[in-house]
Amino acid sequence: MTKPEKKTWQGVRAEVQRRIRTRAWKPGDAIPFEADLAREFGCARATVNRALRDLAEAGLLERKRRSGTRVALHPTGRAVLDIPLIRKEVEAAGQRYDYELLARSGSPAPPHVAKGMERRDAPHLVHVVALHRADGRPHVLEDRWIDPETVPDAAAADFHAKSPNEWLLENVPFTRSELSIHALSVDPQTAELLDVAPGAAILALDRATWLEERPVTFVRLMHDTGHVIRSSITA
Amino acid sequence: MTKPEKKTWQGVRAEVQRRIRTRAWKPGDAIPFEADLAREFGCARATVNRALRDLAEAGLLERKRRSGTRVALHPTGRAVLDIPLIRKEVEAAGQRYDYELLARSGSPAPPHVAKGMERRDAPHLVHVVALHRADGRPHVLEDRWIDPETVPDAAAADFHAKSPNEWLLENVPFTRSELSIHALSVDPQTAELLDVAPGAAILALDRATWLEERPVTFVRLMHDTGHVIRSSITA
DNA sequence: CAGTGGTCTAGACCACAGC
DNA sequence: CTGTGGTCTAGACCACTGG
Repeated sequence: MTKPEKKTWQGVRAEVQRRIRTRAWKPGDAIPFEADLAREFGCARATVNRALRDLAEAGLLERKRRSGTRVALHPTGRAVLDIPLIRKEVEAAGQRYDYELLARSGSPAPPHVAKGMERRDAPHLVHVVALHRADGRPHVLEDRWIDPETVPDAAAADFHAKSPNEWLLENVPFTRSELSIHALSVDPQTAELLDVAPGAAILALDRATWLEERPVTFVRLMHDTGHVIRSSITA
Repeated sequence: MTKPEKKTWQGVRAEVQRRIRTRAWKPGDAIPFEADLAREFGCARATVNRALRDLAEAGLLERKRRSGTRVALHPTGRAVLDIPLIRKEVEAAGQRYDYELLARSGSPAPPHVAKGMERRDAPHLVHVVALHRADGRPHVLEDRWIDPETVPDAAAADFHAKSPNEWLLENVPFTRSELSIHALSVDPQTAELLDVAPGAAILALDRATWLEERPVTFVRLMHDTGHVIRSSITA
């Protein structure tokens, strides 16, 4: 190989990336061992390790003990989505944020909620519906269900002042969370709340969270038509 | 603090996470310096560094030179989406994969393509339309545009044997890629190809990629109704 | 059971942001 | 200028896995 590098782990990563990009190392190929690369680059093995680990996390390399490191056959792209507070998201876009509590009650979990929380029964949950606005226009309809057994404080929380979105994030820790993204045709009732045409296609984000094995909350965020989730892909 | 840990970086991370979760260290608080934690845990500073760096990447901590490390105010969740080959995705679901090239031509980029590729003109591109099936049923409609100036081989590529999705991934490296996810009401023509009701809500993924500053390709993947993108959130 | 990546250590120097 | 995180080194041991 023709091009050594600076002895920083970013330098090593850049050089390895270059060799993959220029096909000096082809998909499926085994690349030299850490120790050999360290010698070639004139740096410590730990430095090479750091660089290769980073590329493996990005999906460009596949590493196995004993058998060594290979260039990934299909560089499976990985997109990282930031899931900010809705308020922050709106403010970051330079728009005026506005929030309104629409309903609050208690009721048994409907099927899609029970399923999202991985429960086969239909537990009694706190149900909160809230609307987030951007520059006065409906932006996100938050349909949230909270398990009062895991979050007893939810009954007393003042969701007029702070959205459940924000209140939960600040007051209830969680250990696991599942996200699913899908497209929905809005039903007439939701359409009116969001001020969109009935039957329009909207983006819905379902998110369920747990604290250890105890369910915390399930929320469906229904976005205004035309909403787009953006991300750059690390590769 | 009451609970030291194993001297592995995962052990340190677990303990720090526990202190955050139990609110021993509250959001916004500064936590002890690396050197102090290393002494407390009886391990090397590098080990503490590894653990704290990991938590910072996950968004739980905010680190600054000189001023130290703080617990993040709003643990902004981060979802990692894997973007696999469509073929792999179908096969992973245990379904039979099937692929058909529907059309291939050359034409000027329509507005949404030019915009996605960050161009103000309407360059002449290779246009390929292909259908991916799962168990015989339409799964994804691939509407792809390739810049022949960046990818001269595209003209000669055999898209009957391999989908452009797969061919590009194996033959053309890229350095940057942007993803956007949105919901669409399918137009009648697309509805017929996907075998869904006209006007149904579907999930569309737009992806543009570049090699250095040169545009490579833009693709819109239109999914079958009911398709869901899933991910677990690291926090 | 041997080889390769995964990790820990103790020490050192550097870069950058507050003071 | 000083202190804190960021990184590098050289060496060591461990864990997993493929032959």
